[in-house]
Amino acid sequence: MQEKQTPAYTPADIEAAARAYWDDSQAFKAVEDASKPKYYCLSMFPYPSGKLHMGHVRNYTIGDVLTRFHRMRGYNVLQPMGWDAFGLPAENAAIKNAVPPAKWTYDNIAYMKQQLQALGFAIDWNRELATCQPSYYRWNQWLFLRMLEKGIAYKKTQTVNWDPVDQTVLANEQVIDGRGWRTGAVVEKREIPGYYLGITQYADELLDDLDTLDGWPERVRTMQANWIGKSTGVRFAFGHDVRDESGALIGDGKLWVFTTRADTIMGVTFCAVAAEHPLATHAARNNPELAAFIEKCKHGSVMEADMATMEKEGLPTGLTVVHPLTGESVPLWVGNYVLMSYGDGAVMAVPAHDERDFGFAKKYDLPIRQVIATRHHFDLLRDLAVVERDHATPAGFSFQDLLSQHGPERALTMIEDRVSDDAYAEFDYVAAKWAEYRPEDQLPLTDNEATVCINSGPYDGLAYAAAVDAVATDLASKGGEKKVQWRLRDWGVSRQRYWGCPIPIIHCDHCGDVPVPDDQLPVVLPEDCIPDGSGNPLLKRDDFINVACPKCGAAAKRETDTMDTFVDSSWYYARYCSVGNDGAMLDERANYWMQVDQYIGGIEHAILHLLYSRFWSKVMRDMGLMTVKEPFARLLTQGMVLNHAWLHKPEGGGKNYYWESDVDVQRDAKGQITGGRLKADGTVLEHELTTMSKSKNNGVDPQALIDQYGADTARFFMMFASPPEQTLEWNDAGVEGAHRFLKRVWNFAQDYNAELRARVPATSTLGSAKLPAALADLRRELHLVLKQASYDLAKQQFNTVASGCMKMLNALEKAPRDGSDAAEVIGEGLSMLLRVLSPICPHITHALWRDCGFGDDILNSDWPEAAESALVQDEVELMLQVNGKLRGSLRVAADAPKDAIEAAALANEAAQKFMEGKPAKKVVVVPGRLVNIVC
RNA sequence: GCCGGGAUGGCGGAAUCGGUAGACGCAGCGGAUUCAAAAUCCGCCGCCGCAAGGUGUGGGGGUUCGAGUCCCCCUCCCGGCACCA
Repeated sequence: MQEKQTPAYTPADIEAAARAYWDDSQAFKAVEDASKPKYYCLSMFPYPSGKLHMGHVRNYTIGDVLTRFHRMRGYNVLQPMGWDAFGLPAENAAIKNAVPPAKWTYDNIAYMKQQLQALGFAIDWNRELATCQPSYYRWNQWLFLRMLEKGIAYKKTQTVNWDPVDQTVLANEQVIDGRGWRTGAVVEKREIPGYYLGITQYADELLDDLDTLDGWPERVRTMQANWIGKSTGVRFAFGHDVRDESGALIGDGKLWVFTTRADTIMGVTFCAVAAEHPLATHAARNNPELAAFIEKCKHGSVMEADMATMEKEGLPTGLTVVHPLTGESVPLWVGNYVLMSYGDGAVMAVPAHDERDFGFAKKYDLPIRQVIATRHHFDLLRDLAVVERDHATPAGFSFQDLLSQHGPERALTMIEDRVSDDAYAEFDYVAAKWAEYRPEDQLPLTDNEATVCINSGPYDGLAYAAAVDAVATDLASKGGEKKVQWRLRDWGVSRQRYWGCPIPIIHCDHCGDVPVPDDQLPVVLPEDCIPDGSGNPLLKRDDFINVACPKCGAAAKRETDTMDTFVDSSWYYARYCSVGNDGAMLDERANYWMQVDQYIGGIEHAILHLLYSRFWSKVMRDMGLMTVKEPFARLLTQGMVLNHAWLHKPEGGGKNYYWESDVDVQRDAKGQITGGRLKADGTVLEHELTTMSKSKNNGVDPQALIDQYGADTARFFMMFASPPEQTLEWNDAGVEGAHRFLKRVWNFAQDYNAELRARVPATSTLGSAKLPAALADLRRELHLVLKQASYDLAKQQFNTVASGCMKMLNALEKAPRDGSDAAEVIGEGLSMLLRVLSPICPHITHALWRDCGFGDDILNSDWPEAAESALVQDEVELMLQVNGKLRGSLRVAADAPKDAIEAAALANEAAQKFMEGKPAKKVVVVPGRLVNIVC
């Protein structure tokens, strides 16, 4: 035998060679081909923050595994990649380092691209795009103008966070505890004009089409449906006669409100308006306290989470309004929790049945009136009322009625109870706590379907839907009407920022807001600005701002606001298909590739990005740019990769994050983190477990892993660590194990190549000849694992595919090696292992596939199929339970009838021992699984 | 606060339909090899118990012959909340 040195596993060389081969052969170039089924696999493109982190590795490995798997199954695959390149971090970096956002962004892209390439993803780089390229964003502008023409885009005022010191608009992220991140100044709300996209015009379709997205996780569809929030309610007005200085009725004497709980209208004990409401402004004229309160409401956060958690405060206006059904006088308050931008900026308050109103009423000692009860509660109250009435009637006729209706026992009890006041006390709810606003052990009063009105005059006894209808009917004569209300709001896209896509509008003193003509697109963003934190640097760029009006030619000014970066990411998936077309946003190629067959990205995008993309798709369809109505057929929401983050909020405002390497971490006896201090000066830091991100200084760069172990190890480890949808706390313990496994695969394959390969018969005999038992068992195990792995891959559970590969190798290493049968079974097993492993670890499997003579290119091999003939077995083992506890096992023929199994079970020694002589009451036989004797 | 999700050994996780809890790894322990170490290989490994056995899937209750899995209540953690992306 020839002396032969087994080649060592050297990932750096092996991986570079594999990538060179793919590059040379243009292996991942995607070409439209109508003869094959297509598979468009897309991972959410990254923001070029500087370096990849483990969340990226997870995301893109998942996409790559699916892409390669489908390619092996005969699909024409497309996996593109690009850059979500506009955004705030580039401006923050500019403020810190005085580097233009453009340069910073392009440098980051170059570095991260090289990292992605080192990971060996099967990406068609010919289709690469970056949203900050004029060739891309010109189509943002173009479609925006089309939307403007159709009335989908429009202008109105928006509320923003205003930093009074820097004189600039702040992103929510830049507001920390109500103060500006750089100045520490208390942030104000400010109303400024901005452009909106009418996503609410598509609300019905966005909601209805969720039902067609059966390839989406249920939780994402639920979140979107809740976000869209369709509810039917009633809009109506309270009357008033408040007049302004000129004597005119404010708002025509009507205070409009909207409610989804019109059934509680008789429970209204006050109304509340937003600080900006005209009635509030009017009331504050001669009321300094109220004026001060209104001023205070204008400060603070615009964020919903803050609005919901802040202390609910209010002041009476001294005004009253008139209840439209009872004519009662209702006090009018100003509340900091009422938003001018929702509905009409006013609410009716029913403290008994709305938790927020309840809290407000308790705080300010306002009356609470219960008007909803469970049906049971209502019936008892009605009975008591009948008894009371009849008791007071000398004729007393209807005790008989009670008898016939309720039987003697109940009728008597009702009479007796009536005598004692306790009978009513049972139904009085406790007004101390919201949670006690319902009788014990009964349905919550917030369950619409199970409750009825009480104390509500004509509506008593009506259930939710009937009561709402009746109230709406009664309000109709006063202008009230049933109305569908959406939680979804139109999408404000104007950003007072530099590093984004310019909004293509020119402001002319004579012609107003003039759209930039199509032939002047794109409006190119100058790339040499350096933001300094004091507002949009475009405002200082005369060369950008000053322009002739396209209509009248007079001197005019360009809009300096840029678009929300969610615009950029709302259609990139379609542009990949039509990349390079400078004459149109999309072309026919988009209709070939769309929909995206599999979209992969973080769960944090479950609502906004995905909803905006769905909306934009529908607009593109309506504009005739694309035929599909939903962009993403299947969605895999990757769980977040979490890591520890350490932060400190200095006195002057802001938030500083520190790398964990700079922190003394304190832990308790169990190793749980209890706190940490900055090594440098002992500053006490806050700890959070959160997603990896550059801004939090907690990203783990995969580069060290790649350098030390190779890309295949990094990929394998990431897939093996947990199922894709699960949140994953980062921990690199176990990387060694992944690398060890790949080394074993390498050595085993080289060993096979050297010793066994020559003995494999030219023509396969497997499947015909009967194998010796040991080999048949081995082959059965291999095929069983393969079957499981294919099943797991189909359900996108990659961690068990990885462990399946390990099981195959374990089995192969223990296999007998004598004779041609063994060589053949091992060869078949190895070829299955390499192919199953190849989507996860493409480099090592590429090399071994060729080395072992299985073929030229594993990319072009077929996905292996488990042979049913290898799986059959004559006998099966059943577990044997007595009273549900495992007491032994039973070997029976695979096709044994139930009664034979039952008899064998009862005769079993272990079973008899634990039955302790008692007769079997019941025997449960689950074929192929178990026997349970109940005695 | 609201919406969505999660919790299984020391750690990551497995368990397809309600049917042997802990597959596959990591860490640890014992052994082989080695002058020694690394690497590699073999074995053990939830907890209590000498054992028989008992017990165990965040906590409490329920349904079932049988519950990690289904139902109700609670705790903690994570994601989103419209200008981070």
